[in-house]
Amino acid sequence: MSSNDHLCGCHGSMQSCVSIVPIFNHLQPPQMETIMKAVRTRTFKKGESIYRAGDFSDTLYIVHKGKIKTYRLAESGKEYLVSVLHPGDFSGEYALFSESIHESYAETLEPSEICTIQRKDLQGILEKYPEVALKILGEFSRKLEQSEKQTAYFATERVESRIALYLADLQRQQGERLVKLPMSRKDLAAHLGTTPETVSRKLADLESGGYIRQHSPKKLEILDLDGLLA
Amino acid sequence: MSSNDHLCGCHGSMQSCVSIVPIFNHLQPPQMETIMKAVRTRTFKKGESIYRAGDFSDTLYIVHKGKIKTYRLAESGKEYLVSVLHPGDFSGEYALFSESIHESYAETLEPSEICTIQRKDLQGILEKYPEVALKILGEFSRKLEQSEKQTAYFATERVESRIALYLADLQRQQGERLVKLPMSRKDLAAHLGTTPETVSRKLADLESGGYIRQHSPKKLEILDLDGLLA
DNA sequence: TCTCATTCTTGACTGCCATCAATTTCTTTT
DNA sequence: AAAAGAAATTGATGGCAGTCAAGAATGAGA
Repeated sequence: MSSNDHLCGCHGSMQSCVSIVPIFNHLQPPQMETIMKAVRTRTFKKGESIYRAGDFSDTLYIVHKGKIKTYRLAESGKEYLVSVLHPGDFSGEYALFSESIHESYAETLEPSEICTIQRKDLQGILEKYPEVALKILGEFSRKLEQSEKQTAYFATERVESRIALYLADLQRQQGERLVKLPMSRKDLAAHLGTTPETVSRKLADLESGGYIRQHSPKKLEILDLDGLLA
Repeated sequence: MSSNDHLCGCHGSMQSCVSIVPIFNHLQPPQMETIMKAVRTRTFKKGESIYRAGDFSDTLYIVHKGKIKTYRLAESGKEYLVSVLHPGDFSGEYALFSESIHESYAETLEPSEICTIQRKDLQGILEKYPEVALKILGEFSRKLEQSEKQTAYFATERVESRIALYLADLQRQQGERLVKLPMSRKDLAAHLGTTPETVSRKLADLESGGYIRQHSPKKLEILDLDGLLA
């Protein structure tokens, strides 16, 4: 644990995480102030671990700067990459209301700043500001829908379709023909339930089919979105 | 829609759904009374549709009696069975806080009674009783964890392991060596992302390996739980 | 800019599981 | 209880994708 803990004294020039998170950013400034008091900021180097499976879980983690990935490990050692979190995204949610042991791992993909709120502080916040609970409910239901859809893809689509659907989703998020993959082939494979080799091959197939163009391993151009999803 | 709508006047001999649902059953009787006023009960025959993908979604469905399945259909027509809901379980949650169009289907597996609450009524309840929101948050985080775990199984485990894990889970839920499968081979296959044929074969393999015993298609005996999960 | 480690791609082969088809077993109906 | 229909099993075959291995491309760091 070489990370750097300190109270967040960033009420001045520095922008607090609180104001960029969907679950808090609708609040009035004075309310935000209250929440900021419960927030601590930690900085991490690239590739550092934030939490691991088996760790006691009583903290909500909000990404302020950087990029973190959460993943699970099967007994076989095979990895499933759950998500890549960008600034404003949060994790650690489950344990806040029920279980208290992490089943997944979280580590930074880049140097990052993470804001944390302790469970007991969050519970106080929820009691004081019930509208935050409603925001979190909305966020949870979105994640649940997303997770269910992802599972459905695994159950019903073959690898090439899962890749195509992933690319289409990325395109939708980023809004440009030229999309930037936020992770390596290995991580992408771990997210889509396949192998780096197969990802390579299927991307090559999509390219020779005229659906995409690979400018570099992480820069892809979507040429035919409809064809991709057909 | 041949189902039978009526207001739930069941304050007497008949037990209301409200008192059996985890998200409400912690409330005091007078508060429950308030909620019951917003509840309607509908009865369905076996195999009847409750909602379909594309339907407008503004209702929470709580199973009172019977058994219902929720599923998604891929464009190919391939089905992913999301869940089988038993009395006390609920569905339709997503739309209550964000989206408003169903992406999945729900239909009864047996003659069933379903209690419904309209979105606007539920929102009133959440404002009046914030502790209900916290209950739902807990329920959501449990479902989210479960869904994530399920996805991880798809990504990292082969079919035989997924079946074994499913059986182990069933065993844990039912608490007896003799477990009752709540669905057909076809539905089980649709839940585990495989085919009825493969389910048959793998169950036969598990049986000849001495891990389980098949008394009838839906009655299985777990002989070696640890071996199953190894 | 050059170098080196890492990541990515391509090839050959294998195996798991889907598909199609034919019985057999179970369940439901009359 | 018998018969019809539905569900489950078993067999044969093929294809998708995983594994192992070698070579090419990328990009991070000096």
